[in-house]
Amino acid sequence: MSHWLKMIRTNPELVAYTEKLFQQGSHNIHEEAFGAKHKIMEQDHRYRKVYLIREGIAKCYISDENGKEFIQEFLGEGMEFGELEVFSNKLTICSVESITPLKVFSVSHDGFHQLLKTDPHFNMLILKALADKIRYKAPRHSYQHAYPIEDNILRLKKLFPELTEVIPKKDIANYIGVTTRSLNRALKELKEKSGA
Amino acid sequence: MSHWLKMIRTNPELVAYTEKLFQQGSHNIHEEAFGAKHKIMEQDHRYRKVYLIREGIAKCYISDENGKEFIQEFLGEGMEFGELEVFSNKLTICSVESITPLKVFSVSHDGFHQLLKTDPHFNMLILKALADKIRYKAPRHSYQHAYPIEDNILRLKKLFPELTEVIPKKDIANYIGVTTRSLNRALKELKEKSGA
DNA sequence: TAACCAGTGGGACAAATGTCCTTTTTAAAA
DNA sequence: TTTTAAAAAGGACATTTGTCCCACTGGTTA
Repeated sequence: MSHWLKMIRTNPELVAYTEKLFQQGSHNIHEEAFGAKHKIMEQDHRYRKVYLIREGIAKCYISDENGKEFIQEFLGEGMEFGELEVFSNKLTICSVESITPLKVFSVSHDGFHQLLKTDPHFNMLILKALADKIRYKAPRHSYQHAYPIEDNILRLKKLFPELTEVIPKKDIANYIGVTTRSLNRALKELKEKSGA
Repeated sequence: MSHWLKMIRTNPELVAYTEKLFQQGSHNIHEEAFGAKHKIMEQDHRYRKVYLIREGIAKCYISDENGKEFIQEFLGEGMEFGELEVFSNKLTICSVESITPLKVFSVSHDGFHQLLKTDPHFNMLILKALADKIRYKAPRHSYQHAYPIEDNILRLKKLFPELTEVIPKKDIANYIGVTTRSLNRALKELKEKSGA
């Protein structure tokens, strides 16, 4: 009933297996690194690579015409991005930006197709990863709509107390889908309640 | 910039190919039918089948403790449901209920695995279908948050004018993520604006 | 026909959230 | 240390949305 709330998503199995392929010398897989706050992908652009996070945290978000950001996911170890465009050959829908410094694997679209076709285990891991992304998103938005901000924060803090030390307030607000002002208000009220 | 707004989702390629497999006598694939307003899957239960819609419309939704429904997708021809649990072997997160009478294909989990392993084209279609579900959901929720109800309705009506004749108001409201009252209010204001 | 129910539409008020702007705090740079 | 910029916190007010009602309609059933 609450596992989905895990805020920074991971996929240990996928990163472990990719690591193994890499160590075996698969020339489809390359290493890259980015500093903090680096914009790796930009919404509505075309890319020909799939990334997989080995270390660090990134945010995946959509921004509208007014510059408002809405965060889709916080990506941790083992999470991939840029993979959706392998199948549809369309433009990216999300921007991805590193929060902490990042170490990633990168695989070209062709290399990714190659792996999917020739490696059944890899194929299954990707299917599972996609399915998990869907499963994860479903309850999140419905919950955020159905409950007031306070409840949302409470749950987040319970599962991830170090939250505010790693992720800036603005990003948390954009994740919940409210303004910073509203987030602060809710936090203050929570403090007063627990203090009294 | 607006294709995603298509409210009732379809996947012609997938249904065509499945139809073909069925006609060729694949014993993994079976036919089933349901009347309108029939609850086919219920949240938090376990199922061992994947369904694919040949004809009709269904809604896929999550409901919370208070009975509030939040609609994830309206499923049309070619959309599958119950497929996420093939990979994770967990309980269903969504309930699925037919809106109109439904004709579907059903495939057991084992049969589905079979097809994924032995039929590369089927495998690719499923990968694509999963990727599309993710792509579709991302902008939808961010949009609904960022813009007032009115704007959301306007877009829906523009893309799908016959909307209110096929889908009950309550479902539309649950899809947008607001109460029926708010939906009505917005509709009224729109009417007044266009009238003046 | 009468009774009933689900779906629809809306009034009045309460609560939640956003907007705008200012102050405080923190952390980095000079 | 001082200076500066960015992040965080919050006051005051406007707007949006929700809650709780009640009224109206059409179709079904006793």
